[in-house]
Amino acid sequence: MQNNSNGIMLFKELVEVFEKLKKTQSRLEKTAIIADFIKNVPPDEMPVVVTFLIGRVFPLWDERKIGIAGQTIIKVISSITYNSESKVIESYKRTGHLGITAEEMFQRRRQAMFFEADELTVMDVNRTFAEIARQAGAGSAAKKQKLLIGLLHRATPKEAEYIVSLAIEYVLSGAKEGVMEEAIAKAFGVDVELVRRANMLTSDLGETARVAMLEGERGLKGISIRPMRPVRPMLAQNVASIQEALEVLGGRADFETKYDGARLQVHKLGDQVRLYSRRLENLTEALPEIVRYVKQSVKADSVILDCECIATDPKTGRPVPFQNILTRLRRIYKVEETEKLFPLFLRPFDILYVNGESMIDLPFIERRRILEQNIMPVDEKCKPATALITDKVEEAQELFDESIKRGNEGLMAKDLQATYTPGVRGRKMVKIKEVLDTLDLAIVSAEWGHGRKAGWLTSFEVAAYDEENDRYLVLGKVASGFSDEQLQEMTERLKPLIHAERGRVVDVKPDVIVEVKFQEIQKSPIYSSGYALRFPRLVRVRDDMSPEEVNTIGRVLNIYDISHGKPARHVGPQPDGCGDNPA
DNA sequence: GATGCCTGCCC
DNA sequence: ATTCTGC
DNA sequence: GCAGAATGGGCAGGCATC
Repeated sequence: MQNNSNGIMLFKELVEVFEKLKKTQSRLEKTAIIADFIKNVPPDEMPVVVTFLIGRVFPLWDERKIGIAGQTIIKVISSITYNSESKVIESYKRTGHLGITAEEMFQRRRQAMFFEADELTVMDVNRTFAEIARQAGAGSAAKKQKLLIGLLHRATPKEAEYIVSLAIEYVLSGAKEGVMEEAIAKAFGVDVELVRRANMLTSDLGETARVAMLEGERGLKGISIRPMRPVRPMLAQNVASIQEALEVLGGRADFETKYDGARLQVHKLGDQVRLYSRRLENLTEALPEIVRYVKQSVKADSVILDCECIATDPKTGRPVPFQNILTRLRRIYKVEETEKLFPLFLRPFDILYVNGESMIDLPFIERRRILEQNIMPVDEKCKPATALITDKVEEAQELFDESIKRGNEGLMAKDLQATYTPGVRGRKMVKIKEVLDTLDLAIVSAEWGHGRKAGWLTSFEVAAYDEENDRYLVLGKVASGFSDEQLQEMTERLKPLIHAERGRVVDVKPDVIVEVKFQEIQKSPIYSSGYALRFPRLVRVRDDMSPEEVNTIGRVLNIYDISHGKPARHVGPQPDGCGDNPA
């Protein structure tokens, strides 16, 4: 885009499309609406229009961040509409959507002057977002707000709604990448699979649309995987058992340890190495030892590897808590010091590219062979993940048990014939995780929901009972696992129990008990118990239990101790089936 | 210089 | 991450 | 079966504020 051009697409045209999309739930209709619209977008503006239409500010690979989210938006709406922040929060609590709150409050503000000649274009909005992203250093927070306010001053209420929604990437038009891929195919008469493939490889639907428009299928076919350009990793679906994994994968599969680490995509080109996270963040600078290992163990001139980055306690040989790995990932200061505390290892498990050739269309079993040919193990520090190919439940089960015994999460299982499908969470690669523990806990506070769930209490703080001090100690929040119906019931049930309000949060009398399952108990820096549940979700509402029957904090500590290989500190009655499940 | 809020991103 | 919902 | 949406704990960094 030329720097002096405002473009010809008006922002209000985009707003109209969003409004049409919201009116229908049908994917086919959404596809048709978008296809119709993007046919007439000038090629120069296509990347921005398409990026905005899927509710993003910048393409996925783009390292820029807008640095504005809910809290800032509340301030901005307050300042521009002359409402107090608490008024804005009040509206937000009701609408569950800051875009809609902006629209409402713009409606009510004294009518500002709109000049026909000064209508906002899509490129105006894009330029301001880019300018906001550029701000850094002292005073930048205020400057970001000022830029956004400047833009909103030129907006109609409806435009304000979508400027805000876009800024916080909360558009809710039901059209994300899946719909957009189909729309691009429809608009420009190209094969949808080619569009998907181009999007997988570039993570840039805007650019994909431009190519589809200008060069058609030939252009799309010309897009290829290449080192130093990150590709979205293939994702795994959950299955409940080894048996199910084998069924899904055709009776015979590759099983590998599932590590509790971070996904890492390793690119090597000549003597250059670059590391990307699952969301395509560049982590190279944070992980210098991984760069060294890659240089030592990969002889090929150019490769792209799919890996897990893990950490093991040198004394016990067991995996360190994920929290410790997290301290490494995006670190830019004290990198060396932290490396000494938590040195990382690399477990490559797939190969996408080697010496000028794409591997992604080869079957997994071929790629695995090529992977092993290309990795010279550096003792425990860098070696391919162990793999077992079997059609026997018992063999895989044995590997699973061993994985758990060693403190890992379970197993991954892979379809031997599957190609590498970037960005897809399909049933070609599945994960089998450990059977979980559960606790019966009291709800002590709740929070109002957003979007589709506005007007319901949708997130619930849960607590265990501290007998010694006759109080409840919080273990975190639970929101997953509730059906819409359960949420509505829960809202009605909790309303009469509310005894205090703090913004979007209400405190309630501990009277409702829920059974919650989780993967792990971890130390918490914020919750009053000092512990928190990892991946909490509802199993059932315990209508059969009274508040005195919730699990005690002693029980929680016991589960923590046992799962961390320590003797339990607390004795006392331990009902069957809980807390005796070593993780 | 310490602290705390906010944002974005690991799982 | 997990889970639910509707196409 | 899949995409989309709504939600979890916890970390570092950036900035504002004290």
